[in-house]
Amino acid sequence: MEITTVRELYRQTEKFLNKKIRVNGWVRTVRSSKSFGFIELNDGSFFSNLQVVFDENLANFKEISKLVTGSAIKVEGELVESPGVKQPFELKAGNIEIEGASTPDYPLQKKRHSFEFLRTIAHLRPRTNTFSAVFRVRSITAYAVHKFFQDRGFVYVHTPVITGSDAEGAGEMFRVTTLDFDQLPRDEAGKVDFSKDFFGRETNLTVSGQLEVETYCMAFNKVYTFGPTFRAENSNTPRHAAEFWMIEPEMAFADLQNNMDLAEEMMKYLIMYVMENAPEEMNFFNNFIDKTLFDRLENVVKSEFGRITYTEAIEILQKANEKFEYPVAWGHDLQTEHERYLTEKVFNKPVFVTDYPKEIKAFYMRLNDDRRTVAAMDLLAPGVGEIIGGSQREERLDRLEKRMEELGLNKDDYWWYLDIRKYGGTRHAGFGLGFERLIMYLTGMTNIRDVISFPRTPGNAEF
RNA sequence: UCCUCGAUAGCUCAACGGUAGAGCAUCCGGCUGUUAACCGGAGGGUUGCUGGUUCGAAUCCAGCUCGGGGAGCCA
Repeated sequence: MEITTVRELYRQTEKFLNKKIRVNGWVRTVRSSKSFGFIELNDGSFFSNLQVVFDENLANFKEISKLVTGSAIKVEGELVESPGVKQPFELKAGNIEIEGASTPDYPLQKKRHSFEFLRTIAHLRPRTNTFSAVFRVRSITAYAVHKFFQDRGFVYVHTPVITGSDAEGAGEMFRVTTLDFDQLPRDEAGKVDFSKDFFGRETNLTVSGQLEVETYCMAFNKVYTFGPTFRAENSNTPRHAAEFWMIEPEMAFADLQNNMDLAEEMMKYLIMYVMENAPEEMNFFNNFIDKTLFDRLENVVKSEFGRITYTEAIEILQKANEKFEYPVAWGHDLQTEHERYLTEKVFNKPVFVTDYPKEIKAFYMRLNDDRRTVAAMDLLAPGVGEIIGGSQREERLDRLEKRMEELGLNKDDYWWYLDIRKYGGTRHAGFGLGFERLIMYLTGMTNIRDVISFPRTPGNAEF
């Protein structure tokens, strides 16, 4: 007999009702009496459990009624309407086989656990309601990201995880090496001789695929990356991880406005896709994780994102009747408290802040006509802060070289990046979306460590 | 990295200088429709680690480790 999934039972109940079926899954809890009992079974295919009813007619009734949480079983029986109010149907077991027993020290209870504790058992937490919901939403969202871009003609580019460009400027990097630390090769000056290293040069884990993907942008016009990214920053916050996933679209013949249009369309698409394709999980988040979730997401889908320039943002903040810990002044970067005020108090929806002073942004961002600002954009979202950072890129070779000189960057290191401007360079723009921050925003989860399967943070690489 | 709060049974917490406790979980028993099942009983602890103060430390002090909240860096 074929194995039926719990998802099929819930989605196409009529097809299975009053029929004999087989289901495989894991025991979430057992409630047993003298001559009968109930098992909450989760088979991984669906958020909700299947209630299995069993009685003394089972040859192994005693054994089954003593099953502990976490055990894996195979059940054969008839799907019948349930007299209970909490489930529409249940499986009346004719036979239950123990596939893999569990033990009494199984750490997960039916009671609620703290997220802090569950992080210490990251190998078991996907068996809980919350993490089952988080990681199914994560999977569905990843698919939606691809679908969004592929449907619009974007080409998916795999940029390297190991990079030789050591100055991408997006943060501290993890070094990749095969050198023997106990016997490092040295040059005449006594410095480590990386020409003896595996790649014959210094290499690191990527902090961004942007520079590389720009080259493919000049071939395919519309491209995107979606892959792991590494930052060796000693950041200890609920929004930072040393290893995370980033989505970076890049469009040729596009300016900052096109860039924001794409970002806004994408955010709305992803929300709608997840609401439609993970309704049980999203309901759970709205009921148990963040009661304002649906209101917030609906608000995002329905409203037009705010769009203001950095200069306007400074004016708003200076006029605000709010005591800020950090002073507001043109030329200084916006502090978290400023960003929160803008997106949570002034706009109460996502807002793009554009055209920042060139001094506080990356070298590759396009200089505006005012010569003091660049065509940058940050998307600030209530609750999670900066979720997208992007810009129109400097396509004018002379301007780009001048900016690199001002910042003391070595042009030779970027020869291929500069070549792109030489050979048919066009206007182009793109952005980076932190995938985990997106998942946090979609689920209401407030710690990035709870939306990555095995989070890497300073001092933490268990599993 | 900085500021701040915390770490006690498997989990969530209490005890705040004088013999370490509860609920849940676990184990045993009971129960013919449960659903955070219910009822009765039992076991379970080098109080995060290292050192110090004290007649006596879970409690006071210092350092370290890990965690929460805030900040910086950013996505």
